[in-house]
Amino acid sequence: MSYQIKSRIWIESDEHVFLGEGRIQLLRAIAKEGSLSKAAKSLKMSYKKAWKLIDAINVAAPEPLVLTTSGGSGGGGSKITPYGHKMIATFEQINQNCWEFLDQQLEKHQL
Amino acid sequence: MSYQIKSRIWIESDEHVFLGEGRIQLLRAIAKEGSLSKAAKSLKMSYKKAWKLIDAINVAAPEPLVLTTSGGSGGGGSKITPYGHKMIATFEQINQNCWEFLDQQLEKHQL
DNA sequence: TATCGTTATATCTTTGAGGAAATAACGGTG
DNA sequence: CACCGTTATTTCCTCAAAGATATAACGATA
Repeated sequence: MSYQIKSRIWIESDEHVFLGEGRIQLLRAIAKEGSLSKAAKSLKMSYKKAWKLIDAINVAAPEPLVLTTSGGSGGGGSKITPYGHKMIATFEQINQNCWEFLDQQLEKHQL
Repeated sequence: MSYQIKSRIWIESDEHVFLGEGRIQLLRAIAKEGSLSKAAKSLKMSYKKAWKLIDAINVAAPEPLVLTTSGGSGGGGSKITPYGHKMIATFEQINQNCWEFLDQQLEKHQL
């Protein structure tokens, strides 16, 4: 018999959800693909859902994490800003630390 | 500009969700009310939902957290076992520790 | 100005989670 | 054995979230 402790963390700003695991995953896909539509496709997510997630981030963010351009030679695309990259890295770091902390807690309380 | 980190933790046993915040809240209400139906009412939750939560706990638990009796003088009722009380206390302790840990992380990473 | 692939947005449909309500089962008590 | 309040279970209904689809807007390029 053994238990596992799992967690989801997210960051809020001013009562609006700002970043969670799903959004981080999407941001990473955008960084990799260079476009929102391709990122959505790679995650098997509808474009609409992906766009709404990014829109929600933009509403809550004090400073843009994603820059989008439409039109132009390649049709446009999306890029992650330096601030965005920093937020991705920080979130993943804290998330990782949280998992390790909870594993320690599980041991300590010997369920 | 200030961020908040929030979290939800839960305990799984053998790939089944075992305990989360909602279930803990329900268990506490049962302890207080002595009946599943009253507990559900006090949480403004449907009896069906409450029953399903308890059922899911029973499926995942290695040992009962809730004892139910139907029929009898008062119609029956539900009681939390000592093991159940222990699990409630442990969960809340770990949850509290997790919040504090995340607050520290937020400060450390100065978002 | 026609083309292209992207972002942006509206509309319609589907689907699945949850509530409401009805019913059975239970078992102690008078 | 009738009554009571609870647990246990089924059926039906509703509604909001998610997907599918269609269309417009954008702007560099040739």
